Amino acid sequence: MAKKFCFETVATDKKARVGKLVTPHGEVETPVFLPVGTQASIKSLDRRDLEDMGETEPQMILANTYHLYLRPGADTVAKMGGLHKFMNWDRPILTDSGGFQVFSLGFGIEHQVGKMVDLFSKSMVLGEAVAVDPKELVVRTKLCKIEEDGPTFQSHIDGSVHFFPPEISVETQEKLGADFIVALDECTSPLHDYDYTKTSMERSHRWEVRSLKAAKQRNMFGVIQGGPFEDLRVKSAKFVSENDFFGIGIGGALVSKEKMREILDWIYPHLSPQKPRHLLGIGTIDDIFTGVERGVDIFDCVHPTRIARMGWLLTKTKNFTLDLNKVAYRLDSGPIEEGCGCYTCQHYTRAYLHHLFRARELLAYRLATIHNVYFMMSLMKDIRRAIAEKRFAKLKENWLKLMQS
RNA sequence: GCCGAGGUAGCAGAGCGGCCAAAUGCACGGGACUGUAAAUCCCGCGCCCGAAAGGGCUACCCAGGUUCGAAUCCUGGCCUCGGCA
Repeated sequence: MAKKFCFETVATDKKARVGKLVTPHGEVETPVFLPVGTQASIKSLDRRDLEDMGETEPQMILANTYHLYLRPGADTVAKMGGLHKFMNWDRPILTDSGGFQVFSLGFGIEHQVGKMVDLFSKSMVLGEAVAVDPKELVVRTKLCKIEEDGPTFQSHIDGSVHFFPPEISVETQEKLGADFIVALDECTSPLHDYDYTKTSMERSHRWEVRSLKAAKQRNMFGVIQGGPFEDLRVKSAKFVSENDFFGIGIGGALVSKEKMREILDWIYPHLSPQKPRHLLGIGTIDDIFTGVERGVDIFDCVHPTRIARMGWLLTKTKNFTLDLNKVAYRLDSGPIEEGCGCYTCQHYTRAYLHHLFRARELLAYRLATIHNVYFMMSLMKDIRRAIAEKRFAKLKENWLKLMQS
């Protein structure tokens, strides 16, 4: 019997590589982008919407352990035959560990930041007191506290308290039955200083070792932390490469596009080439090029699906977006993007979507999400082909030119 | 014709002597969004100056009046809506 899980590199173009990821639910060609289906659903889309994309159909998706643990509960999903059956999706799934929620429901809430911060709009100095414009802050309560044994969450749904150590994260993920699971870590904030980031990284490593010990199968991704600090990132990269993880997750605070590039360069020499690399939670189109160029194989991000629901459609124009809420599209009879093969572009006009968004019709979210997912999938396809044909640099250059046009 | 209710920002609708350039919602304009507390959130929304703090001007149907002070009280007018003829 063939190995249940394996990864091999098929083609390379400098550091960029095309790979094949084998799972019990079929093969995945990398570099791949995983649409995010946090609560076992890519918001507003149904399997049919994805299948209609044909060759551009998503190959693998991401779901979230913490959210599904809270609702409907891992046992419920298990009784319903596991995540694949439950959500009627028979291609590979990766479940995130809940590590991002340690951050987003904790420090992230308190300081209103994400993995990246805009250093120009928020006045702050890394590692020093946070001085964000008070007007930008909405006082919200922290929903996670961290101790050595593990994080304790207060449910954002009903306020109930949950101790969520690595062992529970792994057990939950195994009950859900995803193809790939992720070790529990703490995603650090761009605002954390060296000392905190170091302490946190070391604790994450201990949590990850515990995750590994608790796991029954060899399909786990470890996660590199270390924030924007070179020595920490290198140490963490070695830790994940050397331990018995199937794949390498690159997580934590990436701070900015420039810093992310540096971080990827620092860790590259320490990444085991046999393991697939997942740049967690990234990203935007330009960030994907940055990642692929530095050897990243897997991406996931809420960006395309989230902005779709805000009326932002991905296009090959300035900043890659079209804000369909603007009056300018009221009488625009063209498709979202000329030449796009997605269902939305084949059947509807910009004017219609503009109307749906203004009227907050539910169909708006679905049609926009279909387009954005299709757009990302076809971008990844182009990237794979370009690497195989050793013209990745040229493809990247052309795309980035579009962004600035 | 008589009786009753009412006329407030683009709309709906609070306010009923000073804290009112006027609640709230919608609409409108702008901004944000990177391992989803997100079909969300933030800001603006009479005019002018200011980066802001703030300042100035004109305002709650129209015309008068009372008062230190009126969207708010009084008188007259115009107009709407309900009931009765």
